[in-house]
Amino acid sequence: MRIATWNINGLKARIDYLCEWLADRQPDVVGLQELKTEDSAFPHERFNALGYTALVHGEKAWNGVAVLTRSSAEVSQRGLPGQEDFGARLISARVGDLSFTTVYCPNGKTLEHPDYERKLRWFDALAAFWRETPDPDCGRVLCGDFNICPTDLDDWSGAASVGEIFRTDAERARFAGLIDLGLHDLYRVRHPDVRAFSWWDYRGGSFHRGHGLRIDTLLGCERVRARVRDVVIDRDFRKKRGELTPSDHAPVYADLDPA
DNA sequence: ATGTCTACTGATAGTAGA
Repeated sequence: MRIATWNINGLKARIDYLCEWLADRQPDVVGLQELKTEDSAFPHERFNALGYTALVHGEKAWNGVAVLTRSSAEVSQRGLPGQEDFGARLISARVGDLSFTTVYCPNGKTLEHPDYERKLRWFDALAAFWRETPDPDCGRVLCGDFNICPTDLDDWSGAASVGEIFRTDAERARFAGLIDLGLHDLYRVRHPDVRAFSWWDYRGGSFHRGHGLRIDTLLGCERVRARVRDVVIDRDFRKKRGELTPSDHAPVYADLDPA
């Protein structure tokens, strides 16, 4: 079973690129972030044609998340409780033998911006939601764009940027708090020492310079961790494909053994 | 470093957000 997460930076602009990736990588379950699309404009038929059903929590212009699945699935949550005013950033679904949640965590903008404090509160609400959701008695996945660099190893500039947005102690404590809830960073399970990135700024040739951050993550509970066969940051799909422009994020996927 | 991309607007270039 192949599960994946990808911030696509605009569904309308990325639909052709996304469909090429689906056809090529054949994931079973995908969490998508930054749809920037109203639900009424969601191109369900494009996904249906490839064998996927989409569960959607979108909004106009900003944010928006979805779960694509090739098996039957049912939404269990749309929106992070108490944080609805901060945008459509969470959707949970029961998909086969998994409880699958994908999130588009707030960016925070700058340390001085009001959104930075709101970001920290949003993570507190996420931890509370995770803690308080009844045990689904199956594997649990929490994946998405966390907009936090968990450690210096996840930042091209290493320790030089500690204290900047995405690398503050307060943000890293929020990410560590999710790990403390029994979640494992699946990429680090397989690749504990690799300096690899999932996001590169469009500006300044960051991708070709290797100036990236690892901010997109698949987290899994112990049951999921035990099934991990491989985890890949799909860097080839951060590249331009003919006339198709990539997202600024690469997809991340994991292959799980059967339960 | 601030070079790009997306989506919005009583749009058709400029702005905001990332």
